[in-house]
Amino acid sequence: MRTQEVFKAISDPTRRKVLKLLQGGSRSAGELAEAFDITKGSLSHHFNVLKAADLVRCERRGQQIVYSLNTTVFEDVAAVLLDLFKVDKGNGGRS
Amino acid sequence: MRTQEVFKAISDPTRRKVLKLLQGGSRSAGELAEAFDITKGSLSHHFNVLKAADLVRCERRGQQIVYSLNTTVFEDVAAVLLDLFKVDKGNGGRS
DNA sequence: TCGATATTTCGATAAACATCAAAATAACGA
DNA sequence: TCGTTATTTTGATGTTTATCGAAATATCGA
Repeated sequence: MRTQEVFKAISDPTRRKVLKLLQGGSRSAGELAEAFDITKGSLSHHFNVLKAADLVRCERRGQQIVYSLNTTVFEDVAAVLLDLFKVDKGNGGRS
Repeated sequence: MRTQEVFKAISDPTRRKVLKLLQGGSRSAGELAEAFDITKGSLSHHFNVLKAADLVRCERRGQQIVYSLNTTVFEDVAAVLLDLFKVDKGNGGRS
């Protein structure tokens, strides 16, 4: 997994909102854009970030491009977090 | 929870490494610094980011400042992620 | 093929960020 | 109080990021 890309992607509120919207099912770029006050160009940039993190997939449907959630990354993110917060017992821990 | 701060903090490899080191127990700023090739000033900046995200706590012990993991944020992060990836069924989902 | 629609890419700009070196702060021990 | 050690803060610099408007690309329907 692209750990850095994934967390950076998730850290942005706009992109989290995109993910939330996609929870309700696939949406075209235009449909998604209605929910935001930024230009479609800016939003397209966010789509690219989400794609680079493999958090969303996209497919062309006629004139539109339809985005959908890629839920398979979830397990990977969860694993990283678990590893990041589990407290190690029994080795060189000092305090 | 400071969602944005937390994910931004976690997205940086240096800061993830700090968290990993703190899994083994509390460490002073100097001890932590040994594990990195950047200046202590830069590292101090990273500590500030981690503190702002409430991912670590620090306490002065004599001349040293000792950092430790704040594991309580873990639940909050997990909740956000769960919410972000759970697929909603039964409403206006189209595709 | 042409015009309309949907989306992305490009070029520019301003804000945020990581980094360094150096100065400032804090605590200790003689 | 002075010098030393530990750490943070400051000021400067280069890089990345979010954003816009405009141009480019792709598809459709007539």
